Formats: sequence, C-alpha cells, structure tokens
Amino acid sequence: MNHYPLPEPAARAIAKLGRDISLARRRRRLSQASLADRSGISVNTVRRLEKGEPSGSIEHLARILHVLGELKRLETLLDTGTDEIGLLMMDEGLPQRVRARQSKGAL
Amino acid sequence: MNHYPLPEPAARAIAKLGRDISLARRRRRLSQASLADRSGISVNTVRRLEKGEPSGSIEHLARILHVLGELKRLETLLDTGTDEIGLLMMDEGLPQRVRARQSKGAL
DNA sequence: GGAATAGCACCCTAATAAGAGTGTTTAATG
DNA sequence: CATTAAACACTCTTATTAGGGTGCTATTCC
Repeated sequence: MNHYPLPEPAARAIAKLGRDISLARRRRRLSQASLADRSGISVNTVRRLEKGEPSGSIEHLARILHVLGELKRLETLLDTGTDEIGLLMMDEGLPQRVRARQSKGAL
Repeated sequence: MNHYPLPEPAARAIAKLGRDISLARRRRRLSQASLADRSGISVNTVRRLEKGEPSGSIEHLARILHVLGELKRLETLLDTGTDEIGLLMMDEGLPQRVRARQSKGAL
C-alpha cells in the first residue's frame, strides 16, 4: 500500500514554493545560513526546501515562514471560511464521519 | 545547533491547516481512508496531518491537496509575482547570494 | 434502537529525513 | 581583479517519521 510516484503537478508546486522561499529570503537580504539559524533548522534543510525537494517537513516550512513573516499564508492555505459564508453555513451540517456510499471500487 | 521549540504561532498555523484539510475532505464526502488511498499515503499519516501534528512532510501535504483539487493554493503559497509588478521588476536586481553586511550579532 | 464502520489512540519497526561535515564553485564587492 | 564567503554537491550517521497493526469509541444510518 505504498506510494505511487509523486504526481508531476504536485512536484512542480513544491518546486515553485521552494523558488518563492528563496526569492523571499533574498528580498529580505538573508543568507541561507542566517535563515536556517533564525528558523532553528540546518542550512542543509533550508537548501533542500528551496531546491524543491518534497521531503521537507511542514514544521520546517512553518518555521521558515514564521521568520519570513508570512505565516498567515500557511494558516490560510486551505481556508475557505473567509470568502464563502453560505459555504460556512453548509458546514454546520457536515458529517463528522463520512460513510462509504460508493457502490463500486471507489473506497 | 538543534531546534528550539516550535513557535506557538507556527504550531497554531499548522493546526489550523489540519482542521481545514479535515473540513475540505468532509465537504467532498471522503473518508480518511479514502483520501489516504487516493493520495497514496497511509491513513495514519492523513490522521496526523488533520490532527495538526507538525511532523508531516510537504510531499504528503501536496499529495492531499492534489487529490482535493487545491494544489494551486500550495503553489501560490508564497507567490508574490501575481500582484506586484513593480516588485517583480525589483527582483531582477536581486542578488543570487546575500552577503553578510551585519556588523554586529545578527547572523 | 441496533448494526456497521469511521475515526481515534495506541505501539512497534522499517524507511526516511535532518543534521553535520568536507570540498568545490562562483558571485559580490573592496 | 583579488578576496571572501554564499551557495552547491556530496557522504555518513542519527533521529524522526511513515506505515501497519490492534482494540476501542461513537457516529451514521437503517
């Protein structure tokens, strides 16, 4: 039950994120070493993240964004409550558990 | 040179993200098992992510967002080029390497 | 109300990533 | 244009995580 390969779009999204981190860092005139130090992680990890390696942890990403002052963006990454009020109302009736209704093979 | 504790705001941001993933999943009427299966990861991993444990990897997050159809949000997480054209132009002059100009203790 | 099962909370082990170290390349800048 | 060090590319080892299992709780839905 293990990993099929990382979908290409997902890989590209991660790579893009890495480039943007690098850009944001340089805009702030921080070296990789400096960012790593302030974030409390190793330079290697910063480098791997900027390089777009998918192995990085969300914690490290959050630490970096925190230092960059862009934590809000992570917090609202999948946020929907802000724009769609009707959606929010709908959510009040959302099931806590989702029952398998699929008759065929979609589990 | 290891980890000082994860800053509280960062932890909260990750927790929020986890809740939003859970919400998005239930909106789509997917069980944790189903989402895990489609994403090619284990149920435990999905659960830990939704629970807000910071240990999850960016790859897993990307896989999940891909299944949820929200990969764009990750891709543009730190994207700045879209709104600020002037900023983009400024970036053309950005240094590839950032030199330590800090005279004191700010490394 | 009762049966079925989604979700949770563990534990354990194999797989993986983070950290540290070393050497090299190359951009910034005095 | 020479110096300095930022960034890159590795390797190795240890720490951490993902996966898989089992049992339990409690929500759906008939």
